[in-house]
Amino acid sequence: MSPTTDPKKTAPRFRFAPSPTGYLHIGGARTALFNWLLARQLGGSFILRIEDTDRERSTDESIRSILEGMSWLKLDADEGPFRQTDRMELYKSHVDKLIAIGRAYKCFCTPEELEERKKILTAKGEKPKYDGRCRQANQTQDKPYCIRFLNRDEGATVVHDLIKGDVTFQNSELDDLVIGRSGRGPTGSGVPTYNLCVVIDDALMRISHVIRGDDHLNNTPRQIQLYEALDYPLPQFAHLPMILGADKSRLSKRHGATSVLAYRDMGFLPDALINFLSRIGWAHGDEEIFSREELIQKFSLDHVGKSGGVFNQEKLLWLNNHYLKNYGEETLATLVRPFVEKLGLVLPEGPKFLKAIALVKERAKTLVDLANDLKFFLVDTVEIDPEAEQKVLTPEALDLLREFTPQLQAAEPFHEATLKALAEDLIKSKGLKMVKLAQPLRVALTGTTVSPGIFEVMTILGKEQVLKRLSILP
RNA sequence: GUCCCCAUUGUCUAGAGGCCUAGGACGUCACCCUUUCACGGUGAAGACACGGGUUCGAAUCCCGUUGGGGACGCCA
Repeated sequence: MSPTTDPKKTAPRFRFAPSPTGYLHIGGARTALFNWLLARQLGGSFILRIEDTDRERSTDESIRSILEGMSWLKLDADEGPFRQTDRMELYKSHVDKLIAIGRAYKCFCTPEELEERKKILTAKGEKPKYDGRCRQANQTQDKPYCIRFLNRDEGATVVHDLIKGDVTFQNSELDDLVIGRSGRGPTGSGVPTYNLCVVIDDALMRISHVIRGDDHLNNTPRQIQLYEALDYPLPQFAHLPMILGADKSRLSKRHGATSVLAYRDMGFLPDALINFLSRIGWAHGDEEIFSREELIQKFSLDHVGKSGGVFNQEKLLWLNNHYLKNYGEETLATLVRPFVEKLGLVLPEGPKFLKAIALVKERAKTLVDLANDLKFFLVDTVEIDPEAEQKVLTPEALDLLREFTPQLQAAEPFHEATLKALAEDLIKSKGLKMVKLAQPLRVALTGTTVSPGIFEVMTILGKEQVLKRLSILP
């Protein structure tokens, strides 16, 4: 089954519904991506909804950071961001309705009582679910209470999942969800919970496809019961396999950075991250490189696998280098500039620096690398790495450099081919290998043993800088 | 523990019963290129978790076992 077979035949509607209790997570970003891709592919809509009913933990800072992450990845929403806290009246009226039709009731159990009963059930080796005792309780007690949804516990609920297939749950396994948080008002505190809000919002926002992480699969049968109680049509469900850490457990902080913005700050390109994320759980034959346009064209839920996938940063680095190499110098100059500034340096405009970027981009895996590799082009005096100095700038090497310097002084034009020819003549006359001259030059001019081709470097540095850097050697 | 999901090299994956002597990519290793490091090129090692079925034929379908993961919140 694919979304194109949507029986409603209207434009499909997708959504991403993060909770603002932290930054945009890598896993969330992939969920958002898959939804966005399908919306773009099918001419549908992509809706962003902030699920902030947990007022204790939701923060505006998180919302800002999620939006920033989305916009950095260029996952633009057609509608929203909506906030659930702006829609409280809506949820309240639904709770009222559920109570009125006998599908919701007040539960007076205290957290302590609940905890106690759970312990007993666990000890007996049973599933620690709510026993439904307040279904029969006097509904007019003067005690704080929460609202629970009355689950039908006979029969079974089948989730027709676009990825997992049909998944059957015995209704007796499901317990009565809390849909309204506790308090003393007419509907407890009047603050609804996630399981109620998702259903109402997805229904009212006419979401046709609910695509989310498979950690939600267990919630789905209960949500289906809510849809049915409310007499709302069911969306299609698709539960994506999780992104895993190296130990195969769900990706979390202890596995390393999980914030999308952290990857931005580490110098990854949004295109590379998008490409990488798309390939966890999805494939299109043997292809590895996908532009956004190709993803929109080729992505399909039919080729999303069922098993979790490990986040492999090595591969991300490889992809990032691939994109870096293929980006134009002007683009890279703009992208790398903030990273250069973080080093306390300035990347000026001009063809000279574009050439420098062209030289170093091949070997950089991130924009941080790129900025570092550019460093020696941007400083007036290089700091020579002591280890490199000791190893390469031997007395013999210094002699050789001293001998070469006047030739450089006279070199005309000061260009790669000329410089290389001069170097070749010199080493040939000495019966040496090029490395004997190239490495001392490299260390003297760049401060390290690693750089692009040294004659290209010299060309960009220019005669004046080259001679200056050579002149301050011992 | 209970329920649910999952199972191809270290990792991401291709695989829709014969096209599989299991393909690609990352990583690893070797060699080539070479002024260093990368890039690039060539090559190598490396997987169908196990056991039963079904079938002329199974990585592919079914059952079981084992292993892993997720859920079991007045979080989402």
